[in-house]
Amino acid sequence: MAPVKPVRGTHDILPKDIGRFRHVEETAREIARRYGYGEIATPIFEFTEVFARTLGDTSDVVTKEMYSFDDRGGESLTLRPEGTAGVARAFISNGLIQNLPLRFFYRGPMFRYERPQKGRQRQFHQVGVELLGIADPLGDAEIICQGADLLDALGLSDKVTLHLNSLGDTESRATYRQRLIAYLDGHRDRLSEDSLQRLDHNPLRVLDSKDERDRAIVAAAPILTDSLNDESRRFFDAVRRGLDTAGIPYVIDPRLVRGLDYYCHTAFEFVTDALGAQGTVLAGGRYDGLIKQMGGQPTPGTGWAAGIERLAMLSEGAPPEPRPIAIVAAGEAPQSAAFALTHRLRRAGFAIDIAYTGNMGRRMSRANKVGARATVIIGEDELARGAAGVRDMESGVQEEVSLTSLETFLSRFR
RNA sequence: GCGGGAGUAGCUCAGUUGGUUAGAGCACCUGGUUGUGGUCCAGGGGGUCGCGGGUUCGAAUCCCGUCUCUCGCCCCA
Repeated sequence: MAPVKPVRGTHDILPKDIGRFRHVEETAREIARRYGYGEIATPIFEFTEVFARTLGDTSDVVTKEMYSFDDRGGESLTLRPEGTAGVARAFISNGLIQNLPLRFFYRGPMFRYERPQKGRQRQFHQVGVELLGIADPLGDAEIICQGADLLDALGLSDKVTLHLNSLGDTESRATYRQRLIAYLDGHRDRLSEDSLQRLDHNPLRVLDSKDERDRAIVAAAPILTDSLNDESRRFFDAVRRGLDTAGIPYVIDPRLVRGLDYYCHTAFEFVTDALGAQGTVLAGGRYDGLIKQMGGQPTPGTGWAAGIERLAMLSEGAPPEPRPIAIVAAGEAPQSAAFALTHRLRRAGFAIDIAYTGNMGRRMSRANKVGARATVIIGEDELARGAAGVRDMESGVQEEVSLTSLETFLSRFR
């Protein structure tokens, strides 16, 4: 018999904790609304190919972190490790190319088989946006502004720094890749083992190695920016001008690269030092080649994703829930009347807490514990008079109110 | 996948060199003579001491394995 506990790297989010979680999500949704991004929900599993083909054969996500399985029909399916591939697939499947440009917002669980840590779970949740059909660099600036607005709305502006880089277009990247490999090849004997691996599979990743020895070598390595061709350079400049115009501060980080293969040009990360090793809180970039690679018409795209748990850990939390009204009955006939009244008030839109056990003291106690703003008290006496006592739980002032006018009277406690 | 730390009640923890039915505070439930909360008093429920194996007359305590959490590497949101 398996022990009764959640699978490693998964979490129950209890009612007392879910407020801040939902707050992040709803804030992101509201910002998305302002930017004209419509919400889209795609399945949490797709054919494995959707991810394998697009994220890149060498990315860690594909090679060792996917939850893949064969279904009963023998199809290889995968729990989505990120959101962009699914949105791109939906774009193609639904023939949405007719409607470009398109702005999407999404939210939901993602799955990666990783070693859990603070801010890193196997099932985690993201909000994200995708802007399809805009090749203009201002599209990149737009989504970065949106990310900055979200972080600002969550009160995180002073806890994060925006890091920005350009990976250039295909040509620029190829040029740089060659230069980098040539340079690193000359230092093979001094590179860490991890970086030797990277050198063969995904050399750009050597750039953000944290190994001391690597860092020294990387410090003197050729810089991506220097390999940008004119067009890539103009593109990058335009993105920067857009951000400058909008007053979004950033630092250029020439060593910032992306783990997934489909990125080009703009790459950015909002980073914090308040979450230990998991510093990236919202990140994204441009992926002009993705849709074509998936089999659709060539369509430019840019977007980002943010970790809800990470944002929730950083933010102060959600605005308080509205307080309920408690109903306390004394005696059997009143209990039945109280039950009916509870139903009536709930249908009228009030949040009602009712207790079924305990003496009056206990029930008042409970009303207090659930944070009731007011308590409606019904006993034999009140019932006989067709009334109830209504007690303001803050002032302690109690007055008798006729049952027929309860809704009106209670509306002041909403 | 690799390395460090931790695991006793829902929570925070105590538990003496291995020795009877494993404790505290908070939380929870009930009562304090027949209808009033945020105090107080009394009582109560709840733990296979993460799990499995070993040593021993005897293990929460020692040994091994394993799981989970946590910090870092890796990776990334």
